[in-house]
Amino acid sequence: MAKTLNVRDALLEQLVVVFRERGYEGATLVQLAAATGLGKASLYHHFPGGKAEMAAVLLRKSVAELQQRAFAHLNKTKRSPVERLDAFIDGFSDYVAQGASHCLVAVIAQGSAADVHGDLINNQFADWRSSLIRVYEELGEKRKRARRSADQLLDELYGALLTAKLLGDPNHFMRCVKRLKRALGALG
Amino acid sequence: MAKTLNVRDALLEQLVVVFRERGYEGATLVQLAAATGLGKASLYHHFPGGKAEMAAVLLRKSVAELQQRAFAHLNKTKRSPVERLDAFIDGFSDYVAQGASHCLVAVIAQGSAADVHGDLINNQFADWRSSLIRVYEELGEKRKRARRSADQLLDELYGALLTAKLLGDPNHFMRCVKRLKRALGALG
DNA sequence: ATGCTAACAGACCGAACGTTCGAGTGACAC
DNA sequence: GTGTCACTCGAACGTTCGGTCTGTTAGCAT
Repeated sequence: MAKTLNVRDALLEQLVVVFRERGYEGATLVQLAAATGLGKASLYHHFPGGKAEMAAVLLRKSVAELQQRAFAHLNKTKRSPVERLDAFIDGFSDYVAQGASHCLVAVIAQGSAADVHGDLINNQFADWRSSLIRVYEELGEKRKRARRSADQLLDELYGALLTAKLLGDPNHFMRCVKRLKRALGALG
Repeated sequence: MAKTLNVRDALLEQLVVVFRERGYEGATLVQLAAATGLGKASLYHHFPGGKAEMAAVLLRKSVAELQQRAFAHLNKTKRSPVERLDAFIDGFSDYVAQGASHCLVAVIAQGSAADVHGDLINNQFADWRSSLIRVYEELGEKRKRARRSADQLLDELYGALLTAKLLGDPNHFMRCVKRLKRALGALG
């Protein structure tokens, strides 16, 4: 049973690469099967719901991973607000492989699968935004100002991911991360 | 002849909506034809190259529009750097319909059509980034600092476009615009 | 009227899509 | 051995894709 779970997880790790690179519509069953080394039919044994189920499972897994690797740091009250923001930025940076890969949640949100998963994504990001706002409030910022800071941080991180592609510069995202951490240093 | 151009332009305006909403892979010929009110075959009368030609023409058109409506303001040396940045932000905001629609250039850059048009997009954005950097230098910032400011502005604008979708909040983009213009006011 | 041409539509095409099927294979139970 | 169970694959399914073919319409010159 434990082995079965590992197999499924291994498959998911291979599948997510294709979805991140090609998007939901762009990822074909042939490509997904090739990425796993299985035949198309075998993929259906593990994911009877087909492409939609793979995307749904991967979305939930990615949300959990993003929570665990990045946003969870915001709630660790034992550390200072600045330390928490710093850990969050590092965690997010790790999650997207230093800008080398995309955020699957954003990929799904931009494709037609958003019709089904939009609410989940919206609610999750509203939560995450709240966590960010709270940390900035703990830094002494008024509610309004904290909201602006949180939005700006989120916008810059996701924007850098996209702008890197527009500029064709793989290092662009990490430059943004350094810029953000630098600004953070000035605060604490 | 003039009328022919207008017809083609009218078609393009209807086609771009579909591409912006569904992405390159997500936009099907049936949807594109429906958006124009024509049959598929009639679309091929106007665009013999099919979907690829439509996207290519629209990409060039969007680049020109973005240049004209937003980035051109950066080079109007008769106005102050701050005024130019302000006009740029307003122009960009208009281009994306106050956040109601996407940037077609970014949409193309994220789909499989990027294989063909990647260089064009990369070069164009490198140019635009240079223009932004120059303005920040004219504001008295050192080269390095100016680069950071330019990158940050670009990242925030495109990030807000994406984050708005993640949050499901149509107003998110304009909040970013107001934030940026507010910060600009503090400079000049 | 007749002929010409740009513009259009609907049926149609092969290819690729996501999906299903049936027939295995090997491992473990009885 | 016999059964069964998780798992795999090649082949095919029906559908939809981007794209084409055949012909009709509308406007205009002659």
